[in-house]
Amino acid sequence: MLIGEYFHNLDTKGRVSIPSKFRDDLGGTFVLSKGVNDCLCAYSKEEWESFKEELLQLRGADARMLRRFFFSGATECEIDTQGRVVIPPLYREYAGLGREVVIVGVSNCMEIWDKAAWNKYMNNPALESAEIENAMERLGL
Amino acid sequence: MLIGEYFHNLDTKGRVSIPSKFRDDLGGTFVLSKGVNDCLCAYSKEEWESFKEELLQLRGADARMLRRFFFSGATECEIDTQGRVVIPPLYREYAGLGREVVIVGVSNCMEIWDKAAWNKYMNNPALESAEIENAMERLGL
DNA sequence: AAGGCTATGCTTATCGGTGAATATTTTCAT
DNA sequence: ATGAAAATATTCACCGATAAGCATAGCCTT
Repeated sequence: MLIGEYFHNLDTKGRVSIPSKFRDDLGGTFVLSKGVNDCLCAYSKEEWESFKEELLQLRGADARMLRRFFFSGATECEIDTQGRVVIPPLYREYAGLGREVVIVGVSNCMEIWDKAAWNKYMNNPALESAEIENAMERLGL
Repeated sequence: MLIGEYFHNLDTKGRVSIPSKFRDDLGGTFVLSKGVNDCLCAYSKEEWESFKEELLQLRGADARMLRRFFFSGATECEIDTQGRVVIPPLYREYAGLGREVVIVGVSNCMEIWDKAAWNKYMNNPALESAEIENAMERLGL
């Protein structure tokens, strides 16, 4: 299961180490796609297939838009022998990645954020501790 | 059932022994997450799985944020052959753990507190027995 | 063909995680 | 109370993950 928050650095060639705990779940090659909220989203091949199926079952104008967004915005990546992947320039740019990035596990996918963008996102008032406690109560934790 | 209060020490590598009475309930691997009052909160796999299912079924704009919050804020831990777990640096820092920690059972989860923080919390006026009595009355206990 | 660019791989240093060994304390049964 | 066994604390040595810099090979351009 992909969970946790890891702070890594891009090297000068735009490569980043994948947290070792994520490598088994992602597999040697995975699908990198543009995510919602200016982040990148990496799916194992299996997870990508099921995401794809969901997308293909949708109907209507919105569905066409989403398919264009996600299918055109995805690429296959390979983890090298040292556990790194190259983040293609287009994707670095899309997510505004600087040198410092945050890699987070969100259960079925792994997201890559620029560190500053992630911190900003997580400071959202909807994540105040009162709200969190409400959510936990609703969800039975 | 997880109940009781135990005083343990982190070793120099940031590991702590899990009270032997908790090991059966937690299982060999459990999920450690950031708790609400500067403490860490450990759930058995079963507890966490059911929480995860609830979380994945949420829909709407906040759902994505809550998933990111809860999944990124948790990590899987494994109890070693000597009954210890590593508390990752990020988590030690979050809960302000020094060498002396307190491990408390709260029925469905196990919490880890810095000893000083725990003592301070337990000296809270809201925990005077008169206040406890009032709270119980309000809740019809 | 020469120079430079890019992608990829290799090397080293550092740090944190892991496992073993041993010491100390606590618990429990006798 | 006493001894045995279990639990916890402490230390050391080793292994693996990550960061950073350098080296090499292939390719493009001129």
